[in-house]
Amino acid sequence: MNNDPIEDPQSAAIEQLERFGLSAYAARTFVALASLGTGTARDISQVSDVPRTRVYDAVDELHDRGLVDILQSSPKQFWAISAETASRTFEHELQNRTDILRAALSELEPIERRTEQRGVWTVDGQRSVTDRVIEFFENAEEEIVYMTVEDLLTDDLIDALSEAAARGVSIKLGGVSAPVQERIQDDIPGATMFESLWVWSDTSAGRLMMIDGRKTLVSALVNGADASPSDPRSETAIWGEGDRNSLVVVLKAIFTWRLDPETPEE
Amino acid sequence: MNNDPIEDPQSAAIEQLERFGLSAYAARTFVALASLGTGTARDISQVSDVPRTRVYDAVDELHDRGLVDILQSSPKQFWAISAETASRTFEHELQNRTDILRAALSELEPIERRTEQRGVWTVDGQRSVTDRVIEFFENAEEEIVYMTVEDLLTDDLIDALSEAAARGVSIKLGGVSAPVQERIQDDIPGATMFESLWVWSDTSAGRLMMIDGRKTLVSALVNGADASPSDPRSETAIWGEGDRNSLVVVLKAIFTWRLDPETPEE
DNA sequence: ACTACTGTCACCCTCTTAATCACAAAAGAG
DNA sequence: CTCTTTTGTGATTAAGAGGGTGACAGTAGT
Repeated sequence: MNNDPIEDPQSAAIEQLERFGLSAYAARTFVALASLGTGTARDISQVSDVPRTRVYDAVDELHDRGLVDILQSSPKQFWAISAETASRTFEHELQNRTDILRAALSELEPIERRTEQRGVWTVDGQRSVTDRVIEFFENAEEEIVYMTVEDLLTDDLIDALSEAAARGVSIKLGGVSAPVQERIQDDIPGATMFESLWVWSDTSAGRLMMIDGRKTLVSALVNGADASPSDPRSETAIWGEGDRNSLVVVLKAIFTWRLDPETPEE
Repeated sequence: MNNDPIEDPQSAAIEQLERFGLSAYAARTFVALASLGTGTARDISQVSDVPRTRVYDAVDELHDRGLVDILQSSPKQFWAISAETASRTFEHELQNRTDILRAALSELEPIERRTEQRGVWTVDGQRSVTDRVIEFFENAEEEIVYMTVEDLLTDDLIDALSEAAARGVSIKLGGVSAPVQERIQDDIPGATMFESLWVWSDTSAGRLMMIDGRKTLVSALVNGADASPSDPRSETAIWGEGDRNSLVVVLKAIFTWRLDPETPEE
């Protein structure tokens, strides 16, 4: 019932800290200290349920990470850095690490990614599908045909389309309503709009995409009767590449038939 | 000998992926796939040394995260998203999570952080000390006195000083050479420069800081004979707060004596 | 001097995950 | 069509990390 916004600051913070690599004790200790500002091992143990004797280890771990300062007295006292400073610390560290990852990965990327002919690839999850679509947009050279329900036309997709358009790629966009069309026309001046190929919004269809007439993607919202009604993750897509690819052949036929009525295929 | 730049793209990427929460198998599998572009379980097993039978689990994990697509055929084939898309995926996810953390932590931050009177807090590590100094700069209300060796006067510190100056805080900066002083004057118009209190650059001293006459920090570069000569992490600082705090009293005396010679303290 | 508390250490137990194996289904060769 | 090889799934074992508990010497405070 209660999703991510702020269910319980305690647990939310603890969960994130753990996923950032802190031990459970360290995470709970830091959260306790963040509420207390300053405290002894006993204080921390009481509000965090961390065994008192283990608060010392946890605090060491936090001190090594620069999240907690230690007052050498008896009893020792501990001091947590501010929420803002802590967040920034993680932000920087993680930014660093993604940069390292990016550099390392691009080093070993293959020269030419082979373009498959046969078969159909699968992608699950709305976020992943969107990522894939954006990746394909970025590699487009001549033409992008994209048909989508409006809910899935997020800003990052519009950005990617806009960039492609700036590169000289021709954009053909379908499935969007009149008011949204106007907004799009501002962002992507060269885009051509076309009507839905069929009754689009009633079905649980997601998107249709064709790039340069040789790479296609279809997705469906698999909100089966079992899935939670508003779960944004339940999207499944398939895609294929290559002139002979079966999925490409089928979609190409559909789009061509609809977009160029005077050029019937044989 | 060979630090972070790019020792070995393989291991660097694997390490980062693991720290981002992937299992060792998943990390190695993804790196292998990133080099191959496309491959079967056998291919992956050969270049990654992941047992073939466990490539399937690893690939499932990666598929759930949206990093790998699966071609349902026999043998199954696997496809890795591009280095750029992968990096962006992580970037977004981590940005999201730091935002959640920031929100959660500031929710439970105490109303007023008690200002300690007695005792001295310790901080280790150059990064942590810098973070602490910045945090203190941000809370400054009237005056910042800061003396540092130039190596430690990084851009983020200058930014923080500049913001404080814009708030109307008076800045007194010491220990920097003439050429650097000029540059600083541009960024922080209102700053006052003063000479080093003593032969500063010869010692292994790090920084001296005083905020509003009631919070002070001292650091030293503990490059003992044992530590590696250029290790940037070997800095240790202590700080204290409150009018009665011993560290504050001592530093206040020193700074006042030097900065206001005509007002001798008693 | 006595009591309570603090900080350190050692230990056990559980859970995760790497690693190996067994086996049925599928593909390919002859 | 049969035999052999490969593929994918599952169960099982082993090792390590980390959570949880308790013993104990040193210290503070009465």
